[in-house]
Amino acid sequence: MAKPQDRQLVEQWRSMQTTYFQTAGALERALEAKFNIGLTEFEILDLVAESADAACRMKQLGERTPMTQSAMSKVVDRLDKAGLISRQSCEDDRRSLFLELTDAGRALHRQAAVEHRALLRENLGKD
Amino acid sequence: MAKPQDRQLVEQWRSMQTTYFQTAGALERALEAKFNIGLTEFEILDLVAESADAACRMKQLGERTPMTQSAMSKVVDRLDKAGLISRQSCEDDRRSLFLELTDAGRALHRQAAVEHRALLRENLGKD
DNA sequence: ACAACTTATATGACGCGTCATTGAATGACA
DNA sequence: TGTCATTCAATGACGCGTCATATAAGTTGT
Repeated sequence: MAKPQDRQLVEQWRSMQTTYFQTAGALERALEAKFNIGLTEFEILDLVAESADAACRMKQLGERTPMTQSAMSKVVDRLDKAGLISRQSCEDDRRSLFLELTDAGRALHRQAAVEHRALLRENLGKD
Repeated sequence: MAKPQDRQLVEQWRSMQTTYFQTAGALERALEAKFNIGLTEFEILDLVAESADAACRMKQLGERTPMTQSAMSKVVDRLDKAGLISRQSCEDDRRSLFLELTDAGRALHRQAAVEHRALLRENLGKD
């Protein structure tokens, strides 16, 4: 009853879990230690940094990450309080928020991104 | 300065995050709804079920999952309270714990495993 | 213009994982 | 055998994510 296909699936899943947790853990620790931000904070910074265009962002950012709306809201809140991001209300739809990096946010992102990519290479790179 | 290799790494990482969260979420919800256990609980059941041999397990189980020792301890505690697993102290090393499924645990695992594999196939399977 | 519905974000309660620490048992070695 | 270091597991404080809900703004139909 223990189908070999099932075993293979389970192995695949476990292997994914392992590399996911290892990588996420390494990123988390490094970013925390060197830049005093968590991984999710960095990921939002990274997404905002990528969006050079002008749009009511908060919502659409949600479409580009598996994060919950609630989680996003809280992360953005922390980033705001840390002075790394600013939330500006949208003119044409006052429910929406427009996000943009502050100068501090942009500076931190630039540095942190280097570390981030390096760790990704270490952990995911085909070495 | 935005190296294409870096972009590729980032894409790879995000894609992994997405499938990881989707799959874990689906598993979590299904197991919770149908069997009233969380994903990590199932994963421990699954590992114990695989270990038909006799050994002071708690420790060695830790080597087969990215979970923290602390996390394992708490999960096992929940499983114990739920009557799905039993912790027996080891004769030859009284610091260690020997884990084994109760009948209820074995029964639940058998059913839950079917659901688990099915969802893995849905989410990871090359469809 | 008014009600009913929908959409964008925020918030509070709660559960789980992490880190640091503790307690207990074992090992090493003089 | 007595001391010191090490190992296994449990625990408390804490932070983050999730779910359900709240708040506020926009939309639709009459």
